[in-house]
Amino acid sequence: MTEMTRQTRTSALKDRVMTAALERFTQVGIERTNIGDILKDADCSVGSLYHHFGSKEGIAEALFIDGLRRFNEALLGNLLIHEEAEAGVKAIVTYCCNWVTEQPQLAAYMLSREIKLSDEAKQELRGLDTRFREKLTTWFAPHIESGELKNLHFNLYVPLISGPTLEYSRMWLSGRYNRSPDTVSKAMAEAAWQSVRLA
Amino acid sequence: MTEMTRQTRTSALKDRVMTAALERFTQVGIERTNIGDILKDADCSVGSLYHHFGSKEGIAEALFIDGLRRFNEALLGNLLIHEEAEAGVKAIVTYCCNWVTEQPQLAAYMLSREIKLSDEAKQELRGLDTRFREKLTTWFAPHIESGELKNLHFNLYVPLISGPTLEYSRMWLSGRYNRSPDTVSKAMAEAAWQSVRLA
DNA sequence: ACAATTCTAGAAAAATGTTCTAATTCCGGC
DNA sequence: GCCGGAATTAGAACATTTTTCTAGAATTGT
Repeated sequence: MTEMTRQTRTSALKDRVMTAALERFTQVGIERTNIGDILKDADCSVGSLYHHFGSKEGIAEALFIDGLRRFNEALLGNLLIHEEAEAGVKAIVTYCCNWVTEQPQLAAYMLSREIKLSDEAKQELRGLDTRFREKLTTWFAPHIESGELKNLHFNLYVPLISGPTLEYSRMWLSGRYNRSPDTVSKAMAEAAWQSVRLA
Repeated sequence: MTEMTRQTRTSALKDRVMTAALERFTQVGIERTNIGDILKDADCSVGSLYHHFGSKEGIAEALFIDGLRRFNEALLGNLLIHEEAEAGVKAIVTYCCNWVTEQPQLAAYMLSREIKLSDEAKQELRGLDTRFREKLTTWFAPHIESGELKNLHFNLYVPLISGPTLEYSRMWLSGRYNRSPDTVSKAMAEAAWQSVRLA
């Protein structure tokens, strides 16, 4: 018989809850999914759920923070291997396109700004974001100094590079566009590069 | 004494409800605002509210559709006066920046994809969108043919032009960026132009 | 082996959204 | 003017849903 430590069982339970919640959240939105359905899907008791997540929004937060951490890490992984400005910028766009296409459910959840975060969650996000931006800055700075990239206020680079892709992705995820983001990643990458390079 | 037709009073009531709802929705999100608070703020009875809006989501829908209609109209107004490709593209970006800056509350609401639409609302939106796209197409087509703009799949133009601005706006609205969109509209407009022009 | 802690369980309570019935106001046709 | 019907208002009653709470079981460290 399969032995399981409590740790393992608990962790599996939390996973089941998060998976079930993501499914429902993306299907009908956070507001319209009710705890009862999540409990049923995840085979979990009310007590356990509230013990681990505190509230329905607690699940939403956990999903979001988890997703963002993974996204940031993978994005950096794809960016930092490149030396050249053009290759790096294009790698960001390409990664975004693939990420959305490969896990549309998670992407739909992350890109819907439906999540109202608690103050603690905000703080945790703030931390994630700060470290993420530091790493980005380290990569960008030399290319700006060398004159390959326009010298803009730093807050502009991320929207300029990822904005079009994310906007396109929202449309695709909502069913309004047919071609998946990865099929247009080439054009997106080229456009992003044109928008930030020093002509 | 101030005479008021019923029509006027009713319309004023609906306005009060929508204003109160927008305030609360942007403050704490749709899920966390409760009908009771809206009723109190708008000095409205349960019966009236449900008579006019059907449900809490009905208010959310009305706000969204209303906002989108206005946005589309004003955007077209700003675009269609331009003949030149460059001027038109930049006008779109500039308008977006101003719109967000001038009505941050409405913008925050519209840009949060928190709204789950009913099927009827979806259909109405679909209609709005179709007409909007037709007008856009009419403006864009000649510039694509003439070779001023890249020849891309049509669904790419809107994300490319407005994506960075909207992404930047979300950040500003959530308090993460300090400079308002209208202060960066010049750079945004230039970048958008670079991303869609035929080099 | 014995606390102390973490976790599970589900009934009960609290909060919230929606329906329903009744009463009121207004409008158009007679 | 007056009547019948439609639109609107009102809030109590109802239904649904989230959250709290108490009790007990499993696990861990000492």
